[in-house]
Amino acid sequence: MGLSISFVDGKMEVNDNKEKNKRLKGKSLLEFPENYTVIDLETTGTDPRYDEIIEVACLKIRDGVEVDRYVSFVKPQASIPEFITALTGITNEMVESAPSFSIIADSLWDYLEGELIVGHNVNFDINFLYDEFLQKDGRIFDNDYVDTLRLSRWVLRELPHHRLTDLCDYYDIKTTHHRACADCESTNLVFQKLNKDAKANNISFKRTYNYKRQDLKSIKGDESLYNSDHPFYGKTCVFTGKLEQFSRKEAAQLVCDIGGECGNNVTKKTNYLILGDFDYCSNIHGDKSSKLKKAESLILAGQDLQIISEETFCTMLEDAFDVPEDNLGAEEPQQKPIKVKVRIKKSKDVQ
DNA sequence: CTACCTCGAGCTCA
DNA sequence: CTCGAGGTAG
Repeated sequence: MGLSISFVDGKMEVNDNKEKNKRLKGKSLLEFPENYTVIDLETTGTDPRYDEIIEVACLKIRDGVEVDRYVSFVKPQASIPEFITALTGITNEMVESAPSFSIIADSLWDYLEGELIVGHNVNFDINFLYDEFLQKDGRIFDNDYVDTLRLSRWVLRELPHHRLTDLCDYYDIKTTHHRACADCESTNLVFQKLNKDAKANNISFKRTYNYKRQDLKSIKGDESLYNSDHPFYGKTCVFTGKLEQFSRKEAAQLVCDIGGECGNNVTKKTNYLILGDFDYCSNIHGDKSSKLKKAESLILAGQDLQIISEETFCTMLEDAFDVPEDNLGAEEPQQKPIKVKVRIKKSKDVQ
């Protein structure tokens, strides 16, 4: 049980199993299949390591319609906590004569074998099943799956919450919550509604990573605030690392309001490189970001370029938007809403 | 420009 | 678990 050897892209990888306790699950897919099985579990809690399954439900769907279902209570080893009974309505008496998981394991495995799994926050259910099947007889439950929680965050981006109850409200689905079978049915309805909405709105699930990065270069300043005496005026600033005092976009806006410009990368045009934190980024080989290294070489080549800390940057901004003397000591000078000292909460510019 | 990595924030499951 | 931000390479 010491080592496992695998081949990835033709390269051999040797892993000790120390941190290799990861579940070898199937893939999480962003698509709307015609054939699938919806699953939902009720359990005695949220932690697969300590909690147990008390009810399981599966709906088998072919060409969009239910053709079969599998529903059963499961008898846990420990008794059901009171708050779970309050939440689900499932009592110890109800599971008293039910089969334990090991009794239903084989038939449930057969029922799910080869099925594409659909569920809401389905990783939760899959993790429980994964651990149970593994413990019972070492089988790896690695079916691919579709998570309606994940889907809904793409399709209904504007919704503040994406809990199953929220989606049922949104789609006007009347149901009982927190029972395995009812939750399967509502999850299936939600899934089909999401499918319709995704098609109607032409939602694309293309993996987008972060291709569309913020373009600081296109930010325009407020010309009435321009300050032609300021060192940033007419100069180009570039940021690297994570800023403490503001987001990059906010900082860039301030630079542009002075009459400067911002760039996304260090180039021949760059005059200032503002250094944030990038310690946390283990992508960086050595201790300098590529922007910093490039800036240093440009300086050696004689370019008019200064590397400044965020602190220096803040001080220079304060000089630009200098506060009138009589406002010193006052704490609500809201005429100039420039807060370089105050930590600005990472604002979601989402709606 | 395309592709992949990593961290932290935020959320959902019973 | 997933995503977005910011970093990497080529």
